[in-house]
Amino acid sequence: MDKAYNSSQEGQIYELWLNSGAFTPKVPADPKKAKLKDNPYSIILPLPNANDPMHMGHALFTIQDILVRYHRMLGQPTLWLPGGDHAGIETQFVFEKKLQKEGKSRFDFDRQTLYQMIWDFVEENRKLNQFQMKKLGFSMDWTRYHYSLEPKIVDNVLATFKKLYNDGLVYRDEKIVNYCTHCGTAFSNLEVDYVDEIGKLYYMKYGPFILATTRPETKFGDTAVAVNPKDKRYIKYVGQEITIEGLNGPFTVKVIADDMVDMKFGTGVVKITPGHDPNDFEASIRHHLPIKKVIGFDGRMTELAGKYAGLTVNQAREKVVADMQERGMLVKIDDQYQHRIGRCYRCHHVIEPMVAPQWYLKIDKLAKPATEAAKSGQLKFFPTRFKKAYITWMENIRDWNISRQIVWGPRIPAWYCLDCNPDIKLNFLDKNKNIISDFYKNIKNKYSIDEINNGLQSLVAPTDAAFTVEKTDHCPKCKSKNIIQETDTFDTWFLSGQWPLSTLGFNTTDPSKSSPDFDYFYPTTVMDTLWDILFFWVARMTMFGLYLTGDVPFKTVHLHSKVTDAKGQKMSKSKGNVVNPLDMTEKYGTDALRMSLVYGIAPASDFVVSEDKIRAQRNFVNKIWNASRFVEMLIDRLNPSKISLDIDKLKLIDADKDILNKLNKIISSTTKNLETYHFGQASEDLYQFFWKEFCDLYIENAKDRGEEAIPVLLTVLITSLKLLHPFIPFVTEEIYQYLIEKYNFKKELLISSSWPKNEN
RNA sequence: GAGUCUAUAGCUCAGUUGGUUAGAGCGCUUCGUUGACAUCGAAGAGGUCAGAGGUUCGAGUCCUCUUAGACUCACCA
Repeated sequence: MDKAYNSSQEGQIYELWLNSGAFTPKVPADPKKAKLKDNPYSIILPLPNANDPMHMGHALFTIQDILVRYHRMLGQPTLWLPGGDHAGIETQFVFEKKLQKEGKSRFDFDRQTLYQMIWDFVEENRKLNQFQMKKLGFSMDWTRYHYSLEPKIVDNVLATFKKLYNDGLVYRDEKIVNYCTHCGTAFSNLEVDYVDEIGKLYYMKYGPFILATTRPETKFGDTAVAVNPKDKRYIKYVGQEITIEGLNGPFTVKVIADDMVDMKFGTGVVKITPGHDPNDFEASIRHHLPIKKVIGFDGRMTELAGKYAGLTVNQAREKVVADMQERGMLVKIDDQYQHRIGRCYRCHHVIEPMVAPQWYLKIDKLAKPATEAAKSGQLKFFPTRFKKAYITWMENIRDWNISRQIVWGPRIPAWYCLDCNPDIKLNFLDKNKNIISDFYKNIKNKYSIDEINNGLQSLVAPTDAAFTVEKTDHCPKCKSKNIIQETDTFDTWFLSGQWPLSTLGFNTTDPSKSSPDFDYFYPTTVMDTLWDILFFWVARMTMFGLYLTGDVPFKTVHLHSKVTDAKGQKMSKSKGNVVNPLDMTEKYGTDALRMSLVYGIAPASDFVVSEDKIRAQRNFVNKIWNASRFVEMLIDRLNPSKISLDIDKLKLIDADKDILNKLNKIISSTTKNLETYHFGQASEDLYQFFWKEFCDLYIENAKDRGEEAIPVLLTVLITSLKLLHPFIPFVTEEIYQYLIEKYNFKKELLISSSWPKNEN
């Protein structure tokens, strides 16, 4: 054996495992029946973005590898199913940044071309991600790898949409949504980051009132002004139409009374802009107010803003304020006003509340069973505190906007007849690559359907537009062949929410035709993921799982901790504080990195990755190597006639009994800790046992003994290797193979060996 | 506004159901080792376990309050 452990052999060991078939469980002929007897263990990997290079968060998949390796050693048929996500908006965002560097934008391309470009971009990076997961030693079944845009996966997702539609759970509506004018798409509530910012609160004259607003530029969209019904100051105005002096000339609004108004805030008067404020939108429904859109999807003021049309929101605000000041309409400005601004979680531009037609999923029927599953314990949480968060969220859930106005992702399978829906607005590049943006009725005689389809960027269909969810080449009603597919794509989570089903081969259209994998492994055993996608993903998977199969997609949700940098900040590419795990494996070996990610970590608490810690674990890995080397040297020196693992209990001295006793204890505690997800404790105990008890005490003592010590030495060593294998698979396997070879033991891989049992 | 979490050695953190002198890594001090160990070993300094009160034979561990910080959710102009 070499003087020190050399981690450069890891690749070969991985090949050894891979070629042995240990990663690929076999599914028996009668999976449903065999399942009860076999007790299969399965984990679906939280699919990383296919184009995303590895970061420490991915390295935490180590937790899953520990679980999987442990259960495999217990003899359970074990599946860890890997995958890659096309990651809708995330990927398109990254790609658009790349385009920007080249001086281009998404508007230079039709959607098919853009889609193909992004596809190629992702393909380049997808292999890298897989390579990196192999580097970290993850014992995933690569034969079952899935990519979220595989035709089979997508088809099933579309089938789910159809089923939801047929069950009456899909509808289109024009409500106020969180719209990012920079990304050009609407988002769900979860995708908006609210940031405390210091802004300005403008007090302006407004008919007989003075009112405070942060958004003077939206006054062109005002359709009412509201006061509190209990406010004696203003009660006399309620119900009146009042005339407001406007920058584009006078206009009238209605005075309404509504509890939403806080008498103590500002002057107790609020202007109501239903088109650009969620509260005002709600109020407009209560009071039947008209909606005026003064900001367009491009982030610029519309014609309704009169002379301000065409300005960006910020430009318009500046100009409006200046003009009002000039005309004495501004009373005062509070420039230290602290409020919360919604920002796009991707690009961090300000989110504009906008009224836009979107596709929605009625969520009540899906959420109810998903809530019940958590309450009844059918779905378990670890740590348990997340159960409460999950239930609270589920009980307050709202209908889900599943449409996104981006190209990167499966298009919603709905087809419109243009001749039946002449008010559909089309945005496309004509054959000369000029952008055309107009209603179909205005251009129907100028462009062929082929030209429109070929250059298509997006369409906006009124909410009452007729559509069909079956693909067709002619309209069933008017027989027109001018058919166009919805350009909205699905929210990424709509697809990944079905991931456990799709990857295991569940067939939505005909569940009886689902694959044997599904019958054998569903519901999966554990879903281990970062807690910050509990709502985004875990909740959605649970809803889809129960809706489609009647069963939860996983029995236990294990939420793990977040890796932070030295300042306690979450590592992210945008912050530039990412520590590359692959650099660490190069420097210290994969085992050292893996061990440092779980050693002494409390369940689901944040922790800091430091190089010191990784170095310390590298020393531990090396200690194991050298202890093994020393055991070998001791045995060589004694030159015994026969090497055996059989312990003769009659010949044991106190030191032997002591170490065997402690070995039994560590077997029990490690097993228990792994069963209860106490990886930190398990790894720490093993570290202490091996270093202190075995190396410092027992081996030191064995230096002066004869060959009768050999069986105990080897037994404790090999058992330790087994216990440590889930945590540090490479060094343990390498030593194990060396020992087998040298002492002619039965040939087997440690990965496939059996988990130690307490002998007492 | 509602909820959750954290507060333990100089630093980063363990301490699962309350039970003997509170632990690890790194750092620090002294000594010893260069034929297992990128060193390793032995010994050691260092903590009123945020503060106050309570339950208990016994609390870092359970309860209440206080203080400080982090996060999640929520429609405040």
